[in-house]
Amino acid sequence: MPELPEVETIRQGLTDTIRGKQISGFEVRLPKVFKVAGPERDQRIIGSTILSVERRGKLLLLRLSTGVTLLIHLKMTGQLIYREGAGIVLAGGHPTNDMVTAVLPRKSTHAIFRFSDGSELFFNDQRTFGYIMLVPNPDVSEVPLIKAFGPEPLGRAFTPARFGAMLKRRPHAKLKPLLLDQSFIAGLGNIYVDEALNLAKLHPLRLAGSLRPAQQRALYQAIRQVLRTSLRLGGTSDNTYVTIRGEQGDYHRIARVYHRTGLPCPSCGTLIQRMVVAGRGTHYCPVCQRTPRGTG
DNA sequence: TGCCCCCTGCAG
DNA sequence: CTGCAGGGGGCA
Repeated sequence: MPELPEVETIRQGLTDTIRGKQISGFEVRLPKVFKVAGPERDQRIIGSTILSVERRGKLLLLRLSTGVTLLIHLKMTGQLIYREGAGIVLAGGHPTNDMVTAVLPRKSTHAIFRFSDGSELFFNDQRTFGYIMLVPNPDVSEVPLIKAFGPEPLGRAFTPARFGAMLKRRPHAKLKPLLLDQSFIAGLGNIYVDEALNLAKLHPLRLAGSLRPAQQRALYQAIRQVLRTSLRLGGTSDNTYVTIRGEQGDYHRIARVYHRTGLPCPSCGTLIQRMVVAGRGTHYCPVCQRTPRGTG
């Protein structure tokens, strides 16, 4: 579930709370969620300090002082919840946070980091698709998983010209599956692809090579706009996503098409339709987003 | 490029 | 009860 805006919101929260802290304990309650890449035997987690919390696509990167890096992928239902200390409710604490943190660890808590100051970080995941992976490299750009990622859509290197060139290289790809492909652009998922395509008035099945220059630019702008808007609102909490303090994001309140089947398109009022593309529920306006394939 | 799959929980 | 869910790796 978490896509770029949600993961970035979590990254910022982690930077504010655990950067610089020393890990005094690391507990894995469901072994399969913890993966070790390569022959690294010494895990070098306990006793290390968190140097930085970074993000690449939907992947979180925790650089540790011992030279290793922890990669955390939340997949569909993963959460990271921070708590100052067991049983401690801070004066002025957020009610939602208090409710969420009071019941930790819970059934879906599969790993726990404990810090030397008494604070804790809980990794929860209902569907257990998410993982924490230890990689020995301090430089993660060589990790195959990350090396395969396309550009960051909010990064400086992602320009309209580059996007145009990228589309030109995949002329026969349908827009929806193409934008979901992390090796094309890193960080988009089902929500923001649907939102961006509606904003750009492009059909999900439209072929990438058929876009006129103005439409390429519109799609570029739409991708950046929906991501920035969602980031400003703290992400989408349609389902299990919450911030590290247990707070909801607000983007779903202003979503254009996502999970709005049968409701009016914000541009023209036509009722939003749902279809399945690339095995994913796909929401679109049949009027704004006409012409599946043509040069339209 | 399109399935199948990893899982659990929840809506219908 | 069945079907469906926002990710994405592996397979033909």
